[in-house]
Amino acid sequence: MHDGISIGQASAASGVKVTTIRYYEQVGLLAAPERTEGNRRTFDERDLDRLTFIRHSRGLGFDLDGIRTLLSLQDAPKQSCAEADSIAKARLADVEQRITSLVALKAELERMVVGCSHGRVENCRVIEILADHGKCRHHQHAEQVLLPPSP
Amino acid sequence: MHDGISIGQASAASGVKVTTIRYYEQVGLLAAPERTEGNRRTFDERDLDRLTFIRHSRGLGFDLDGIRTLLSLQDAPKQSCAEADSIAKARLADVEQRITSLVALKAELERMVVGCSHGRVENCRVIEILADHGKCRHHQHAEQVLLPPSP
DNA sequence: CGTACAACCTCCAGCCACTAGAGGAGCAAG
DNA sequence: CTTGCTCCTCTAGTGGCTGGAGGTTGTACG
Repeated sequence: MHDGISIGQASAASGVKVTTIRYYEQVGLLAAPERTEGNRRTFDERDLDRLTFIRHSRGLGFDLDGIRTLLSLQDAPKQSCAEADSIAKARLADVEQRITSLVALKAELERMVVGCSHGRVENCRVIEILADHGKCRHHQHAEQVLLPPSP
Repeated sequence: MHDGISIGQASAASGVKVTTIRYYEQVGLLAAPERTEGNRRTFDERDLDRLTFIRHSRGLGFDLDGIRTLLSLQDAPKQSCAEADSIAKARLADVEQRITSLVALKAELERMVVGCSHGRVENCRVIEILADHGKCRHHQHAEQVLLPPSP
């Protein structure tokens, strides 16, 4: 029993910041933990596992909605894992798409930086390419490489 | 003179959405354009050039602050382009960092997805790996691959 | 026992770069 | 004159936190 640890200890153990833990509770990603007499949260092993799960998932770029689903799946071990599979696959496709975009971006940025002769702005390759999209090799990046909100 | 085009036309020509153009004006990225009698904005060629510059820069992932600086440099052609150069270089470094992270993520996600035998959650590789960070090959991704806000 | 100080609590505002919606005015074509 | 489009302003919401104000609780030391 009473293996209750404080939010600070939970934070140190899981690597999730104190404020972020409270935020996760607020948005229902984490069940509201028990409290001490003095109104402090006390976490147990299960909470720590959840926090680690969340942190790892966030590290892999899943959004909180996806993680919510993943967590609920974890709690239902007899269910088919098709949904978990498809969430992960969607994430993988997203990551691949993003890599492709970023590699094109990298090429373009390198062209800009390498071409810059470090003189005055009027001859600057960086400004010049930005100003004139026609001088840009990778037209696709302007189309919809405005990559979605990250990671 | 009066080559004034409407915000809708400016949007179509530059590829920047109408609401976004108004937003750029609001945050001072674009000077407030003239208005017609009926209070409609009228844009000219210079505005269009700026919009294109901004769109291209955003496409390359520069943030609005960086773009503000880049734009002000463009207006001062006699100045040294060192600052433009360093903004672009910083962006390049960022993109390279991001690619590295994403490639590690991709590997991890592939391992999860490929390992999944499409059965029940209790044997699901996806859930299993998320739950136990020790089973993860690429430990670094949990460290700080929570990539910054993105392009 | 008092007191300093850390760690905790709640609530609210702010970040970025937009995006969406309400509610209304202007304008051209039929 | 009416329909329907574009435009206007203003406000609030998005995601995933982060930071601060202002207050309470717990602990270590003298």
